[in-house]
Amino acid sequence: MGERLIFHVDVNSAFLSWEAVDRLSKGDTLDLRTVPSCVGGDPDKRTSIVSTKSIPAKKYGIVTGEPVATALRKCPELIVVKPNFHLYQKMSHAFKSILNEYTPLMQSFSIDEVFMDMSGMELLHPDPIKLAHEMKDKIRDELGFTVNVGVANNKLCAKMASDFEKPDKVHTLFPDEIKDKMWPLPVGELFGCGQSTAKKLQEMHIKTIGDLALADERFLLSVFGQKTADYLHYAANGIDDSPVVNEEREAKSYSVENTTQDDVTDFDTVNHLLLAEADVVASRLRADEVKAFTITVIYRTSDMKRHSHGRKIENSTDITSEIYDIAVDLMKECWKGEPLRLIGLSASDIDRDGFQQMSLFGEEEKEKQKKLDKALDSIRNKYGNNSVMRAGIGVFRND
DNA sequence: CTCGGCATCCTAT
DNA sequence: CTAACGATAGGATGCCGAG
Repeated sequence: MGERLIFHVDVNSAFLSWEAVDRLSKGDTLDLRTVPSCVGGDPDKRTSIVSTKSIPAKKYGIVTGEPVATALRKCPELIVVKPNFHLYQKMSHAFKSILNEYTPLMQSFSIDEVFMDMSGMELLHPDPIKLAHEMKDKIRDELGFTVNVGVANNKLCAKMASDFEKPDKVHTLFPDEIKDKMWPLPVGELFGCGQSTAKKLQEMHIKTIGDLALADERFLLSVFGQKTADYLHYAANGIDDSPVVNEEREAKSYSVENTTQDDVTDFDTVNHLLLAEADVVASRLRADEVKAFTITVIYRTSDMKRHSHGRKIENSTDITSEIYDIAVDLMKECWKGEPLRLIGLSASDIDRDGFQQMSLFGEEEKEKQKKLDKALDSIRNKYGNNSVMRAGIGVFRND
């Protein structure tokens, strides 16, 4: 196979742009993108953080992930907008639909990012850069928000390129440009090189992506595992063979976690939360017609440390009460009563055969459903009707 | 020694 | 004064005990 042509399309300040477009379309005269603003949680809650910020907000030193309260200290006029995931889904679908007109081989990388395999389109589109401009302009003109497009021979380089100067830009990162455009960047800007890896590399006097590209692989192996060392070496050299795949992968786990308004120290509150969470996880499993073999509880103590404790069970389950019972058990086994700020529940080791088997036994299935309903009812009765409700805490819960 | 299970770490949006 | 701070998911890694 010859050389590929890959695009990475990234919406500029996605959530904020989408809020801005939505408000303008409703007759608002203020464009949020032109003033210090961000999408974030309720500033009065301790858990609220900045999700996406406008470019003017960035100029005040406001960064993604910081508490809204500190952002407001940096810029008291900051406009904080609550997230609206319905809107984002709609906008996401709209821009992906436009891109889909250009190629069937597309991979949704996140709500606002797409990889496109444009290989073999030389006859239809002889100039890839012109094509990239066309796509980005079409999105801007039809939908009202801007994107960056990265053009390269693989996904990694396309992704790195789309991250260059913003907004509303097309950048290329072809093999002969890697030295000039990518190697001078700090290692931490390499996709896949996060805070921890960057820090270790700094300590090894590997400061830029170029330093990393030229580093001895055995040196890397002395600090990182085989896969990480390998990845770092190839990525820094702009090498990536991973294909653009359009099937969305099946979930490998289903999890919920809730950060509480105040630290929790009693089992009663913990159990209520676990029940609400078991209900969320179980119904998501049922919605996808799968079951889970492993249930894990997660908690974060007030010192911000995360802990987890899980167990593999004999028969996979999608039943709220079963998951709840296991979760309570697990929590009893590991939690010594330290104040908790977060409690979560995860179902993994997904079983995709359970439902098929059940449909062979129609009667049994009905029987099971009845039991399930009964179990849920008994729990509801035990704790009152409000207990089987999602915990209403946190900023980014989907509806 | 290898493998499954588990806890934790790391990274991403 | 400092650190403070979400939800969700996938993969890597290291340890431990069983076979």
